[in-house]
Amino acid sequence: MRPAKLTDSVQRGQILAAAEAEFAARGYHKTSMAAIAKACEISPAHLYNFFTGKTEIALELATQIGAAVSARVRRKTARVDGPVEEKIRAFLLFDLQETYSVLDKSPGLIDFFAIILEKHPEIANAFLATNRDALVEVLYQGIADGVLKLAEPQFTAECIQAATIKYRYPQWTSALTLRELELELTGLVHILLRGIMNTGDSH
Amino acid sequence: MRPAKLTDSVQRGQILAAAEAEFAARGYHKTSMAAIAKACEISPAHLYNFFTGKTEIALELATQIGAAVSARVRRKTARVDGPVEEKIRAFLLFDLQETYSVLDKSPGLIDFFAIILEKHPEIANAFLATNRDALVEVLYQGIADGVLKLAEPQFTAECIQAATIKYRYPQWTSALTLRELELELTGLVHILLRGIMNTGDSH
DNA sequence: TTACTGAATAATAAACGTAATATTCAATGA
DNA sequence: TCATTGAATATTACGTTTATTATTCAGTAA
Repeated sequence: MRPAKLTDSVQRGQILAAAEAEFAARGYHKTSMAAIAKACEISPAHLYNFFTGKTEIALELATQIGAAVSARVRRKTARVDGPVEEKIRAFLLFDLQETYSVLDKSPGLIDFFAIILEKHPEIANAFLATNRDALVEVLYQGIADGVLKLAEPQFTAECIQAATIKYRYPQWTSALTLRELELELTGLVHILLRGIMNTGDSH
Repeated sequence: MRPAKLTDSVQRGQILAAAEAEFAARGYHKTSMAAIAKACEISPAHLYNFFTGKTEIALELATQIGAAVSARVRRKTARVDGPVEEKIRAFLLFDLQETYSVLDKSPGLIDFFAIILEKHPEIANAFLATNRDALVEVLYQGIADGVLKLAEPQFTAECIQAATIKYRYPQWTSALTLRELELELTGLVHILLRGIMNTGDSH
């Protein structure tokens, strides 16, 4: 059993940081508990005082990375000033960029996420839910401003996520450059925005 | 070398039909050339007088199934009378239904397509292109009617395909029932239609 | 000549043993 | 007492051998 100690939180963070570096460099399967332990200067056995196993480390790391992406997208979107439609557009573009950059900078992370998401799709669902909440927030803002008219903002957000899911999965995005993806997504967002705006007029 | 004979065409069809039954029942890898040959009452060696190998059979079959789906969707859409927006809506719903039914009725075909599409994505691209052509046709009809205003119908069709790609891949659709998928797609199509229509007003 | 096959060969997948790794736990030292 | 570990055990990945399957081709019968 893991003893609940004050130092736990910092140690868990340390372990997760070490694990992230290893996973990013080598992928999931080629990263050993021994390697993670060594990076933390502890024995492999001691890792089990903080996590129930490799799976828990991976799950918590994936959740953490997902949360960080969501937070960055939300923060960058908040900084956008302009009409609500610009915020939505920015939100979806930022989302693509963040997803792309996370996977692009570390080859191992593609492998890592592929394995995690196959065995634990609930992680992806949790990420999508968090992400959707941020989108719903912006949608409500648009409704308050009178720019959007939506009967069910929650459902609308689900639809928008469904429409843009392509840009979250490397299996499709990897064939295209970020620029090409942005171009296509911009076109799609243009349609989606017209579709949810109160007036049918665009630019 | 394959001898070019009159009988070839019928035999190739026979082989493809037998192969489809085998693949549908057992998936790609567990279907042997011997089994296909047996179903055709010929020797395995004779298969090579009609196809260069197992891969060619699979590719041609996948192409054929894709073309059949496209054709059915196109035909059913043509039968829809009503405003163009109804045709588009119908087109996208039919597409979902056809894709779903093809994969739903034979467990082996999911495996089959997964393998084919991973090694030969050009098959998927060809299918999408054919399918897009049908969509573009409807879009032009809408433009002629004055219902749609689109600068680049081709690009618009690409965007719509990107938005609805989720409904073509079992990895996501398999978790949901056809009814749930239809509901979500209907919501999405509603947005997309408003997005491309000349007037921002919906029903 | 040609559609067709059996037997030979090449490629691929399955089975299996082995090595590496994940996980547990009794023991230790601070 | 409790954070920590070394050594024991259980899993899992890896490489190698074996069996199955794909493919070729010389040959046969119609």
